[in-house]
Amino acid sequence: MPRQMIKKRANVRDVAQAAGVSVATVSRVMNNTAGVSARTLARVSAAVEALNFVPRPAARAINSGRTHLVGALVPTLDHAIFSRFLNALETELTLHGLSLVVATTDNDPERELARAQGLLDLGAEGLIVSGVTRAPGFEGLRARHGVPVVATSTFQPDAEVPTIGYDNRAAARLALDHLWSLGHRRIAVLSGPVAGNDRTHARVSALRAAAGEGLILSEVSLSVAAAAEAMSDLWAAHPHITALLCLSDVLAQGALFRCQAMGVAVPGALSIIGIDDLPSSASTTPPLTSVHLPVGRMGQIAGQRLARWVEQEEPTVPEQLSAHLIVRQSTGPFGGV
Amino acid sequence: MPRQMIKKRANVRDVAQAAGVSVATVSRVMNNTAGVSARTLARVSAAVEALNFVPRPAARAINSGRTHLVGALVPTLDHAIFSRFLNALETELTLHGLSLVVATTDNDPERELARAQGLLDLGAEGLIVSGVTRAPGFEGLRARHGVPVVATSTFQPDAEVPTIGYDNRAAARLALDHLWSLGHRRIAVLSGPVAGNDRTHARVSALRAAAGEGLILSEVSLSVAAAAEAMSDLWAAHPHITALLCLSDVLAQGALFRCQAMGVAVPGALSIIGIDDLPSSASTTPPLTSVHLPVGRMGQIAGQRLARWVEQEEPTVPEQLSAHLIVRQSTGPFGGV
DNA sequence: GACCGTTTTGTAACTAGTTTCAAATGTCAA
DNA sequence: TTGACATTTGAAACTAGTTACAAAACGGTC
Repeated sequence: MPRQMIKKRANVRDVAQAAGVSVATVSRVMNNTAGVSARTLARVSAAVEALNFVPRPAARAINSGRTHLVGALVPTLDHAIFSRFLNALETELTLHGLSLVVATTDNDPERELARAQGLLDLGAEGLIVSGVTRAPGFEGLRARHGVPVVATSTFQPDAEVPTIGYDNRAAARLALDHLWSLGHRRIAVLSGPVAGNDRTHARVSALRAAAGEGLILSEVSLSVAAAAEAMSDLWAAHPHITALLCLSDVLAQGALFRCQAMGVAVPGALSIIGIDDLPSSASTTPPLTSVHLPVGRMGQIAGQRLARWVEQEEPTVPEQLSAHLIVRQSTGPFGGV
Repeated sequence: MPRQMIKKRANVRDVAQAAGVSVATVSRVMNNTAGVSARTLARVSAAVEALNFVPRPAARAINSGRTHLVGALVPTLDHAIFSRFLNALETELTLHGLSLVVATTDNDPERELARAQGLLDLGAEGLIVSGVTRAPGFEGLRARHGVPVVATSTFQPDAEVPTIGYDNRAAARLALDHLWSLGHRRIAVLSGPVAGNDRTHARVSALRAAAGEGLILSEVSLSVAAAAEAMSDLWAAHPHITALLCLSDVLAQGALFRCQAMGVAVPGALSIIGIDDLPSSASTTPPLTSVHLPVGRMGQIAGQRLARWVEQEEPTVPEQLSAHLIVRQSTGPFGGV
């Protein structure tokens, strides 16, 4: 059995030998460097073809020191808000010749740390994380590898890493102020899990600070079904509320669906407002009033900035994206129209 | 300025020199190979710490020949069905020590080919694709790199690559048969874009084959808003229809929302059925009847199989996952209850 | 044909790890 | 104290590319 059959894969030296040239010439051809004669080019190309030669990226990376990989650590992929963000991020990174490796953290800082370790061991040249709460040891890991990290979904200029996002406290306040301006005073709040999620925590604490202890706060898992159940419980326990503020559109939709089922008029008997502004929120009946979070733009900017940081080695600065209120028909004045 | 300040990063030889040992010993310590004395281990560890040494993954990959990367080519991340799939896939791959690189194709085979090229240039050890329609040149690229490819979202045992998924024709038939069994005969179909998407095409052609030319078919972009608009047009143009079959739950939700807004009773005046069974479909009012597609399980199995293929080099076989009907309240007998 | 400059090409030294095999060292019993 | 054996360690070869520099080869003039 000839050696070619035993040998797994051809390398530059095999090709060089087959083409009767030096390895340097093969390398030149593979990188289409100028200064290779047409004759040699043809001969090398033929050998490449014949031996089915494909350069190993690892061997290239060892010289260039580049892997062209960046890692994104997100709580989950199974939520419209993160998939929209990642879609924009991936599109932007591709423009800069970078590829996206995703890892999910389930909002667990320890798991995030482990996955970050994995991404760096794999050669990620930069990381994108959600929020600013890290497990102890994260910064040490980051420093050891000397990679840039950009945090998203929040804007905190004083944070250890540059943040690109919106002010979650302000977003929650926008929603609350809207309800207040309509005359609502007995407001319930529906929140996703706060544990391990500083964005949700910021929203809740902003509301606490503004509305005081009278706040009716209900924490449920981040799903339409859980929100629907919570809506039933809430309506039974607090029949006097006139508005519901949901910290995520997923929750707002769940609450709205249940109101439809229970025959609770929205916004006649209950105004509902969400945060996120998912695409589907514009089409529900009634369409949901929501605080728009520019996650697509956030993904784009984060990708752009991280790419520049990785490429030019110039650190980026925090950037605030503004959340804004989108008034639709799920909220109305206190007392009904 | 001492050399350490100029030199970017320490390597094994630097560490070996600092610890007064050979590079082989440093390598042993880094891979915690047995047979290193406690004294040497301590000295090397100290040097690693002092020089802030982190082994370059590329240099390791060059020896092992492994990158531990697999690529997934999906139409978009911005759709609940793909994010659920990828979430499960990522979780499963992590269990096998593999990382997931994602690339989006926008249902464009040429773009898919380009992105596949990028993933392989980057060192992906395997690919996961959606459907079985490839650009010409894909198989050549695959063969040149000699990587395993698994196709998902469809089951076609005769396809060039092993498929792990469900029968899209059968899924569409399940929905149609359900409507038929309820007595519906004047049925409209709402479909997402067919171009470049063989799964949607399979569903449409199954319905065409079963229902003949009388089929009222409307093709819209895959969004809740587009489906809502289409619902209005459809109701105006074909007031005699008694059921609407949507090829995706996203579309079914859009149609349902518009029916609520128009005061069309569901299922009293119009039965609506979807395909996908998104989590939120169980909570709408009324809850949506849908054909459940096991995309989470699909991601898990695809990850498992691809991991085994990459690791043990034993090809995998196609696997059919069954789609099944979930009857909820959005469909009812012809003529109303 | 010698000279000069440009274009090609090759040699060998890099990049940064792992691994093999032989040598050195250590431990214990006779 | 020596031999037998196990445990550690190191030199050098290996993985697979890129690249600096030197050397040919080539083209055109004098």
